[in-house]
Amino acid sequence: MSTTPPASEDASPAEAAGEQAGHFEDVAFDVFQKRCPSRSALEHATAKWAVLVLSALTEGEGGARFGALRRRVDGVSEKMLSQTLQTLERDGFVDRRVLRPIPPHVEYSLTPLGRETARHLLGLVDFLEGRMDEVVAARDAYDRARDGGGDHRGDGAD
Amino acid sequence: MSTTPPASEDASPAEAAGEQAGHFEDVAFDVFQKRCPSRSALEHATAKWAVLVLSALTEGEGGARFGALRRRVDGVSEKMLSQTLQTLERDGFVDRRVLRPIPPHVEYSLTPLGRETARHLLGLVDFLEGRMDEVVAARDAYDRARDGGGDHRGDGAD
DNA sequence: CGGGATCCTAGACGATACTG
DNA sequence: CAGTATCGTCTAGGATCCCG
Repeated sequence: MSTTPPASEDASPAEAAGEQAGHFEDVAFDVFQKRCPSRSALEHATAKWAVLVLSALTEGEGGARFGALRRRVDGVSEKMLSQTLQTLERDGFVDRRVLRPIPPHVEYSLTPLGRETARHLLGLVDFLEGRMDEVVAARDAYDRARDGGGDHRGDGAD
Repeated sequence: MSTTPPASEDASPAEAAGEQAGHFEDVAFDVFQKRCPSRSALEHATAKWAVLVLSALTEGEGGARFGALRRRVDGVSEKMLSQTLQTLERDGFVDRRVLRPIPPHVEYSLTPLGRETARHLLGLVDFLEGRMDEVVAARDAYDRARDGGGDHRGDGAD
């Protein structure tokens, strides 16, 4: 069972998935495929840890080791980091090269594609950071509107 | 119990979450908060359905109804659409206006912030779509490398 | 028609132990 | 050190019912 990392949305759209989603047989998997394969790449790149890993790899472009990445990304588990790296590598965003098999020495770096993707991502992050005041204001307004207009409880507003 | 839609990562980091994640007391929730609040906005905007909703709202900027959005986004459930719309509205990405209370007539549209965010997102999507050949090639190479080099089983690759 | 409340499953995620 | 396997937990997400 060395074949159980991530990736499950676009590999084999035949009989692999679709049962639990498509209760019928004719509308089965087209719903999840969304009709474009770029969706999966987008989701992989915008995944929770993927953004952080992409950022971390952007900072140190000399090739980072697993442990260094773990330390840099902070709260990521080995499983999630490994999974994220595999997904990103499979999509051609990161390049994994084994420097020495024993003891293990592996370095991860961004491919040109990954670097450009990271640029787009970082651009979005930067944009959002610059507009966070609007977001915070909107959130506050939304919270106040429903806390004072409808029924309110003593909870911490979540 | 009218307060149970989405949003739960950045509101009350006190006792809401952190026990199952932070096994220690000093490294508790800083791991999940990532130290920047823009993370939540980023995750909301890049969420699975959020991208599709943002795209759908970009296409028809005249204000779309719930049912129309459901039809346009395709495989989304009412719950997910409602949840996504609420999250996007709370962050100030979409504007929700009630045209008529009974029978219900609600129209959703993008705010300027939402429109710019959608632009960034669509830019990334467009970029990825243009590079999908690289992605597909990388995926194929990755798949072949592990299918022929390591141990392979008779599963559907999933 | 819009969408909230509820129930349930599948998958995401984290911690740990183990291997080479 | 790099990574996998396994297990347990939590939440995202979907189906359904029902109310305004």
